[in-house]
Parts: sequence; structure tokens; C-alpha cells
Amino acid sequence: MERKGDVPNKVRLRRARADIREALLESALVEFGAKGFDGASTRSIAQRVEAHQPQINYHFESKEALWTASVDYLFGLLGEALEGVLPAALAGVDAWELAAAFAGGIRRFVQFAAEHPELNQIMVHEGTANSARLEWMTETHVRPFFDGIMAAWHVLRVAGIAAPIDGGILYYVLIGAASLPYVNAPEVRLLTGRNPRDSEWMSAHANALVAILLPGLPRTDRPVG
Amino acid sequence: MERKGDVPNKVRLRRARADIREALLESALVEFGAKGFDGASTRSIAQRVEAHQPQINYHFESKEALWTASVDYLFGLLGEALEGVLPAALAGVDAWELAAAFAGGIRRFVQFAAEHPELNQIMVHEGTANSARLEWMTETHVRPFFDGIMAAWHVLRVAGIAAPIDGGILYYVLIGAASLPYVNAPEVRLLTGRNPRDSEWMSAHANALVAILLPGLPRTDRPVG
DNA sequence: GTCTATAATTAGATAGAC
DNA sequence: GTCTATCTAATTATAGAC
Repeated sequence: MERKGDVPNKVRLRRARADIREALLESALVEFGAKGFDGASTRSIAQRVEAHQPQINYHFESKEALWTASVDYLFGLLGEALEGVLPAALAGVDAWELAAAFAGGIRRFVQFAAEHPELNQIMVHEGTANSARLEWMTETHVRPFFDGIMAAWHVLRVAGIAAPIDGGILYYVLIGAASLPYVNAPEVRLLTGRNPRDSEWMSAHANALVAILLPGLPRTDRPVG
Repeated sequence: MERKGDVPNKVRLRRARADIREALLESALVEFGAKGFDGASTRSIAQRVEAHQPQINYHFESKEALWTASVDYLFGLLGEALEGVLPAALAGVDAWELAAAFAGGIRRFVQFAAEHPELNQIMVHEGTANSARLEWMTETHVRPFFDGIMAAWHVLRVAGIAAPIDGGILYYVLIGAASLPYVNAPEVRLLTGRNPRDSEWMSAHANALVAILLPGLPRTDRPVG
């Protein structure tokens, strides 16, 4: 079969197991993000990284297993990006320090949403209808994230720093407002002529979210990233 | 036409042309909203309204034409829902009256997003990648809407009523924050146990958006709908 | 206008050579 | 592990009887 010398015409190379797995994962994220689970094609996922469609069933069990693995991978990246933003225990935490930390978390989330729009694209696709995938993703990955935000928001509201918004509502206002420009970056470019992934755009966006959600916090605009 | 005696075994009825067209349009909106264009199946669109798949190609030219017709239909409904919210010409308009009108527009938009989540579901699906569909939808339907918001927002910012946010950013913050709970209503129910389409939820949501986006406007909470 | 039957294409998954 | 070939099922669209 294919030992390098064998394939003068084909550029396709034999890659290490971890390399091809990660390449397929990242390609899958792009495809699932752009087309949703049903619209995604395993053939085009493979082609994007110069692999063959059956390699997906070899390295993963099925299209569904590939989806699960890629979502795990992506939430792992989110966890790294947000690691340590909020204190682990809130008892006795100074509300102003918590507010500053929350503002930092908003900035990091905006940056993550811009760099990995696939996360919110996939969440938006899956959230439109009940399914086993939605249930799994919500309970496994979203709930811990949600609970952390709820606990911090409660402290900030009691302290009068946060806008007077119910926690459940705040969560969707925040996620929707923070992610839509990156989820729909192609539309933003068509409609406004600007690129939301420019650092000035991201900074202005994050500063705006901090300002409207934490009106009690003295304004300290800063760049994202 | 429909004579009952013709179909003793089959419940399926011969419907008036306009009826079956509208039934297919509304079914298409649900399907396109939930699965995106590529993931949507014309068979399941037809089945949802007890029609046969070839009827789609009879009443519409193709899957693509069905998509276009359903998006036209939906933006028509949005236009009706928002008719007259903002004054046609802004020159000489009192800023406080405009702010009250803008707040009313936010409330109507929230209500529309809750009642027709398909609109923002479809926009979010299409906005993730460049395509002829995205270009057409943006230029035909989104731009007039966008331009109206930009013009009003400029007046409100100059008057110091609006939050100090750039118009392009405001647009996506507003649309994202106003629509996500309804776009992802199944996720909201799983995660929070609450139904975002309850009138109390919608009212609290709309009031929160008005409060954070128009901080200069004296707070006058009111129910939506 | 509706319905059955079917054409043409594409999907995910599997078998087996290498 | 990779690749070709192929299976089964599902897709959009069309033809023609009624």
C-alpha cells in the first residue's frame, strides 16, 4: 500500500493516530457548526482534512460519536479559557472583586466565542429541538457553566452592582448578546462591512456588555485578548 | 374540489390552493428553523401537514423556492408586527418620544421572536456561512430593518438616552439577547425548568432589555402582548 | 391537484485488499 | 490505518394515471 514512495500523485499522507483524530474533530466542528447535525456530511468532514469518509467510522464509532467527541473537545477548550475566572467558593467573597472577575469572564467568553464560533453555532442548532444530543450536552457541559454564572450573578445583584435582571433571563441575554456576532460573522460582514473578529470590534463589544450588565461597576474599558 | 364521498379510506383532503400553500409554508418554516436548509427534508415538511412530498414541487418550484417563499412570508409577518413602531422620518422627532417608540419596538420584537422563533432560527442557520440564500435574505429583508434601527439609535445616543454602544454592535447585542431564549426554547426548558414563552417570562425579558439598552429612559415596566 | 411509482443522487456504514 | 468498492437507506425531483 502506501509507503511514501508509492504515491507520487497523491499528497495524502499517513498521519499519527492522534493527528488524524484531532484533524477530523476540528473539521467536524466546522461542519456541524455551519450545517447542524443533520445537514453535516461525514464525507465533506473527511475531505476538508484530506481524509476518506470511512476513516471517520474507523477513528470514531459513528457520525453521532464524532459529534459527541467534537463537543467534548470544544467544551474542554472553553473550560481552559475560563479556568479560574470565578472563585471556586463564593462565601465571604468581596462583591466588588467578584464583579471585576465577572467582567473578566465576559471578556474571555467574548474572545472565545470569536475564536471558536462553532461552540455557539452548535449550541444554537441543537437547542432548537429536543433530542438525546441536546439533553446530553445540556446536562454534561452547559449546566455546570450555567450554575456558576447563576451563583455569581446572585451575589452581584444583592450587592446592587448587577443590572436588576433575573438570573435565568440574564443567562440567555448574555450568551445571545455575546455570541451572535461571531455565530453569524458572515452576515455581519455583509450587513455592516465590518469584521467582528477584529480586535477593536471584540473589545468594543465586550466593553459594551460589561457596561450594560454591570452598571454599578466603575467603567474600566480594556482590550480583549 | 372536495367532494367528501371520493375518499372513503383516506382522510387526506383536497384543499384549496391557497390553503395547502400556506400549510406547506408554515410547515417549512418549522422544519427549516429546526434543521437548517441542508438538514430539512421536503418529505417531512409535507408529512407534517398530511401532504405528499411531490406536492411541494407542484406548489413550489423546488426546495430552494420553498425556502425563499417561506422566508418572504415570515418577514411579511415581522413587517406587520412592527408596522408603525418607528416614525417614518426622524428629522425633528422628539428624542424622548422616539425612545418610548424604540422601547415599544423592543417589546414587539420580543413578542414576535417568541411567537415565531423560526425567523431567528433561520437567520442564525443561514448567517453561519456565505451563500446565495444569505446574500438574498440580508439585502432583501434584513437591511431595511437594520437601517431603521441604526437611524433611530443614532438619535437616541446623541440625546444621551441610549447606552453608549456603537450601532453595529448594538444591533447584534439586541437581536441576540432578544431572540436566543425563543430560538433555543427547548434548551431553556431543560436548563431552567421554565418556559420562555410564558407571558411573565417574555415581559420580564423585554423590560430587562429596555432597561439596559435605554438607561436614560425612566423605567416603565409593562407586560408584553 | 393529488397520488403512485420511480429516476438520479447522496447519505452513513461496512468488507476486505493492502 | 488507509483506501476502494459497495450495501442499504434516504434524499430531491419528475412522469404519468386518475
